[in-house]
Amino acid sequence: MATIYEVSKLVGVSVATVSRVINGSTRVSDKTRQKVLSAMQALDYKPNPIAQSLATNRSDCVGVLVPEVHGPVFGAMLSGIEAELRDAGKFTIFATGHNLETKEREAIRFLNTRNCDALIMHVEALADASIHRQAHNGPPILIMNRVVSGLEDRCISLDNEHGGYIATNMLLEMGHREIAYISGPLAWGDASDRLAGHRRALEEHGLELDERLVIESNFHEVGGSEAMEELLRRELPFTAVVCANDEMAAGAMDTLRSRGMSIPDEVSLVGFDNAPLSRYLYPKLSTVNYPITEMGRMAAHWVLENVYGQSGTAIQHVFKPSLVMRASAGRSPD
Amino acid sequence: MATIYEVSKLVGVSVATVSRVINGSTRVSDKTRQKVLSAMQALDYKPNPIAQSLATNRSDCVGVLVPEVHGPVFGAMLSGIEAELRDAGKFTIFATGHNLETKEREAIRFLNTRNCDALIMHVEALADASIHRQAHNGPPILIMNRVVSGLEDRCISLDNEHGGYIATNMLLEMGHREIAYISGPLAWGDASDRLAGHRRALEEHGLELDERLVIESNFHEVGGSEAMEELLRRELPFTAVVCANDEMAAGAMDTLRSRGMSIPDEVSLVGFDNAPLSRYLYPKLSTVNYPITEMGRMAAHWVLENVYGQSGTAIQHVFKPSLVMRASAGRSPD
DNA sequence: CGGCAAAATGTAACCGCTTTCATTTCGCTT
DNA sequence: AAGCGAAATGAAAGCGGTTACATTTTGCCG
Repeated sequence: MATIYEVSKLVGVSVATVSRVINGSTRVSDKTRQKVLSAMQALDYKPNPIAQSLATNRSDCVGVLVPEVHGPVFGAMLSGIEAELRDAGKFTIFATGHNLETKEREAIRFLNTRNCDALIMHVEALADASIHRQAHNGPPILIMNRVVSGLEDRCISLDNEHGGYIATNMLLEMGHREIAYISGPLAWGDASDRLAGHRRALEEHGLELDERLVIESNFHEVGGSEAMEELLRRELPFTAVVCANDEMAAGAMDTLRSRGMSIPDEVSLVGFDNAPLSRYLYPKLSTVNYPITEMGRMAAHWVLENVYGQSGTAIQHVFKPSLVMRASAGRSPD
Repeated sequence: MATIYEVSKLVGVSVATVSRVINGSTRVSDKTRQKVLSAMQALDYKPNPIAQSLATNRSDCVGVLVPEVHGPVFGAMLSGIEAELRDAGKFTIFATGHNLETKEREAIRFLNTRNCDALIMHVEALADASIHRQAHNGPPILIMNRVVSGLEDRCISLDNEHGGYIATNMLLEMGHREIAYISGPLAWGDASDRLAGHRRALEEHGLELDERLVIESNFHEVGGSEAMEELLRRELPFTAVVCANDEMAAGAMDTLRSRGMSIPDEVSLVGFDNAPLSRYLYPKLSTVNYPITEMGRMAAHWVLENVYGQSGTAIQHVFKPSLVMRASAGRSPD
């Protein structure tokens, strides 16, 4: 690989001049610029990014920390981030945290050693305090899908309360009055916000949340299955169920079907996330769209603007979910 | 951030000595090693990986090129690669090629500029010749899910022929005799190999492949849907359909159901990939398992051994798919 | 205790680029 | 033609490590 020295020698100028034309910053006379450019071409010269990093103290790398790479949500998020950064010539380097505090901490340390210019992270286990610490020491960070107080301008999140609201509201407008709810772990903000939205929708329709129709589960398919079984065991009447994510809805659907109950004729079902699987279920799942790819793009935008100084569009910190109507929800049978 | 100089000053040794204890290579007396280590601790010193890269001409980065990040197959592959590399302290940096030649080429160039120590890539559009060229010029490369002749020891792939064989074979053993086949684009090796396996299974049972029962589609859901419609339009009898991937099977299932045909009572269905969606379909899809996560791990292993000189397990270049029996395939109604 | 090989450590060049500051060149003005 | 400020260019010191080679220490022997 040719170096900047060889280029400078070929042209007969100093490396400083070559560096100047590479970076296009300071003034170089047109004549020399042309000579340098053609020499670079002739030698097939490419600046060594490692050397540039060392000299400039920038790595052009953005670290991304996600719980998992596969799975619907984070894959889509990564996808949005990568697309945007790539267009800007920045590198995406990622690590997984598996929602375990030790792993998340370790992953951050790992990414830190790479001198990332910024970190985009979705962390669940890490406490706010740790995030604050990280925000003040390391490179700029951006937090996805979570609002850390005091760092609101560093967060990109979904209005989960609104999501829960529109899901239940839709069912109410379809005439349902007895609506069960299968929640995620209420210790997690997104789960409790979604439930809060559910409650608000009920209240706006003059109904009170019946705690016995709420089951706290774990966001997983089998959890949804078991929650639905528990719900049926309680023998309370309900004509619709809101699930706090699509996976649990899939499990719930399975249970209902194995009991021979028809969806949506006997029970309407609504999920949350609009994960790919929601389209494959039968009947296709009505759900709340989580614009995670866009949110990933937005995160990348933030980094490009705030770290690399590119000017761009305004940053949207809170995204509104929207309803996706499919076959699993219908009018109340009553 | 503390530098190696500060460490050396604190201990009162030269930077060379500090470097030696960092790299653990040459001999350093136990006493000084201890002193250096505790100084590093005291200063919270971490070697700057950029500087190390510049000096050693290694980046500790492995580039991964996939068509897409999201989606079942590549997410899982990335996941396997990352897990393995991460354990070894190597960084995974990825780019997407979208199965377009220009994009793939561009992505490789992009990753090359990062001085990756190795490239792991799944490319579909790039011709063998280009891959050969890349293999001889750039960093070591590993090719996933494809066999490039002359570079067999650089490929990790699935025995697609065997996969096609076991899928059809299973149906034959269940008594099916008229088996339709929805294929992927036959220009792609994996699609044609799967079909070849299908043909072999038929022949081993004394049956000949009826070309009219084979539809070439595109590996997408709607393609599967349309292929199934075309199949029904031909009005040839069949009691089972093999789909060359799960997505097309999902589409085919949709079409069958909308025609009121029962699965598996009237028509048995088998997919390929064992993608997550196969479990969410109703009825759950029988399919052929594609051990893509393991294959990703194996790719990472190869890199660790051949690029970073770690000794490890033997490299398996060709993986055997296996059958996953679920509800969508049953005995022939005849 | 002198001598010597092996072990430990130090010196300094180098990796390829950026950037400050000094120097040269250029185009004008007087 | 001298003088001058601005523009263009060059020299050299980093950035933070690694490593070949030189030098010093060490341990051990007779």
